[in-house]
Amino acid sequence: MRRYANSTSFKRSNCAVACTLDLIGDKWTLLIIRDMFFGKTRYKEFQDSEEGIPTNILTNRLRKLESAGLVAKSPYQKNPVRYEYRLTEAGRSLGPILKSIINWAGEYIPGVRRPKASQTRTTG
Amino acid sequence: MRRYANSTSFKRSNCAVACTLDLIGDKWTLLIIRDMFFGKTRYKEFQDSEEGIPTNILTNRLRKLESAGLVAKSPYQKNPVRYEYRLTEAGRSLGPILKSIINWAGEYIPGVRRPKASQTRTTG
DNA sequence: TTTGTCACTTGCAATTAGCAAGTGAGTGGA
DNA sequence: TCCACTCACTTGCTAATTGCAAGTGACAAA
Repeated sequence: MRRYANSTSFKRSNCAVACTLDLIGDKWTLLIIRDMFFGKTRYKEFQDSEEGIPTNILTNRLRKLESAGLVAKSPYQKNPVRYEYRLTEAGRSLGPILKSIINWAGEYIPGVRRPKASQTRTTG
Repeated sequence: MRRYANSTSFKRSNCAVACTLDLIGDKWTLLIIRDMFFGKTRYKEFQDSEEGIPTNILTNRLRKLESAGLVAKSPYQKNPVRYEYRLTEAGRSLGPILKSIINWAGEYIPGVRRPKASQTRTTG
């Protein structure tokens, strides 16, 4: 088992919370991860999610996630080469975070739609 | 028990994950909440945390958290009036999210310092 | 009177986000 | 062959947010 989630990004401190936020603490990243948990793998699928992520941000976040080791891409066709994006083990292990968020929202945000319990989907 | 975490903020969707991110999904908010979990209550204490939050952002986030019902402020002195900030029940119930983040980081980010298990501190 | 603390505000530059439009490789159809 | 269309991006440009430094006002202590 490789332990990572590394690199390029500057660390504000060594605190577990701060480090995690440096990786996934923004408006969009966790939504992409949510989509992956629920079976989406392709650029277009992420783009089509109802929140409407801008394409430049989607591209940027997929690369950050890849270089952090949370997501891996592999070609699903050639001519032209197209990639699908899937959670790595480190990425999948974010499941409990997602789950606790969904639970919290279900309790404290009125009228929220909770996705049907996190399913750990990895190989289509 | 009041259920809230409402208001002013625009909602991108009704998804539990998206709604929660609209509330606490940025670089700083969860660090303030972390600090509160570990006993900090005053502006200066948050400001002194090692990540070095800018003061305008701290003020802004405290207000957002207050208006979302996650934090309540009360005066701890007069002349001049100074307030302390504490988690409400809704705020305290973010504990499991914080905990799952700390656990994940402990597993997947090397060299991370995990704060000693989340203690639910409310009244000094 | 001066110095210092606390909890902010304000100003402004730098970074990031967000929208629209464009691009290039390919497919399918007339 | 030409045209339209898809997918996965890029690019350009504006708007919004961040982050740093400095300033402010109420007060206490020296």
